[in-house]
Amino acid sequence: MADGRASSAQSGENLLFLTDEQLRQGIEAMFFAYRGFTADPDRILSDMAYGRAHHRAVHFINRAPGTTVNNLLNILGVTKQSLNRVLRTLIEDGLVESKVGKADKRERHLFLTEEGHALEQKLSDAQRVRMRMAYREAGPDAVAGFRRVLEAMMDREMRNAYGRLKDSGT
Amino acid sequence: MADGRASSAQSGENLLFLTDEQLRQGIEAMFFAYRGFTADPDRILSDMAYGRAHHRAVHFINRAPGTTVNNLLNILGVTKQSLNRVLRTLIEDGLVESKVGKADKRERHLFLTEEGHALEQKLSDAQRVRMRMAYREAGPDAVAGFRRVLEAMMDREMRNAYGRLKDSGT
DNA sequence: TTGGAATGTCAACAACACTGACATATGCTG
DNA sequence: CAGCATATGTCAGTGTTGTTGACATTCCAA
Repeated sequence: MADGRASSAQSGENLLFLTDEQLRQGIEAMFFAYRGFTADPDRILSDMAYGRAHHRAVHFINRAPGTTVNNLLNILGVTKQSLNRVLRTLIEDGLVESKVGKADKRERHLFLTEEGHALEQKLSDAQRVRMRMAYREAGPDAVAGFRRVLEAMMDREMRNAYGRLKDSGT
Repeated sequence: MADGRASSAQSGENLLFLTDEQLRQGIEAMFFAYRGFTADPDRILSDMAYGRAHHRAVHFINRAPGTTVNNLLNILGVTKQSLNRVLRTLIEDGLVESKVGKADKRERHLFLTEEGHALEQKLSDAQRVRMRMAYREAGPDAVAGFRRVLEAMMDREMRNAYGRLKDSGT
């Protein structure tokens, strides 16, 4: 199983495809690529009092304005205490606004302020530059495959969340 | 630039391909997929005194037995203090062996013990299960594209490290 | 022999996650 | 209205992983 042969019975067409070696290369590619993926925003954030967690919060609030805390919690997959620490600083610093819900006053709806939008732009611009280069270098067919594999790699709930966001974006 | 149109001048063929919206979907796919990617090993590790950093160390020592601390440092992209804390516990617990170099006695060459191999197997088995399912679901062409985009997303040094590991694996 | 490289270690600190407990306000249901 | 559930916020404690900075040891090479 660890000697380079296929690690499970495969039909002939797959014997040369799903070897442990091929899978391990994919695993390592994910590891190295994710480092690159986060490197640029991380560099920007390290000059401020913010970190990757702030980036994620700002990204998804921008993506789904008016989202509730609970919804954000589900998307980010962290505890409310962890998210709250991040949201508190963002609200204190005037990047995020929290509005009491109209229908249900227990809920808080989150919005980016102008300043919050500015940060989001700065971070996502940096991340898009790399993404655009990678997409252009690899070509449209590769991008389609890239997306298909990533989707298949997600947990079910994350795939659902991803689908909802994808559909909401025009 | 944030209104959904392509964010940089593109030739016609790319106007429908590299919109900010498409790029953002790719960014979110990476985020959600990476969560799935690490979920299974993380679950296993949380039952021990180990974390993701231990997994990474064990993975690359297994991949390149006899690697030096410095080499591992470059691959993992962390400080020696951070790596050392992880290596120390792995050595203390008898999962990793550190051998003084023959040619250069300053160097330490790292190897997995039997117990270390057992943990590596357990972790990478879990990770491969998900990878294999994703690969199978997406198909060979998608996988090729997946790998091409990921490679294009890496920093140069990481792409080099990745290439060396890839070539070393038969 | 001296300088520098490789390694290891100590201390302090920060970011980010977790659990557990508790408070507050609100909504819903009987 | 009473009681329970939900949504949010907060406090305290803890763990993992990363960082800087400082310093010691060992050893190679000029």
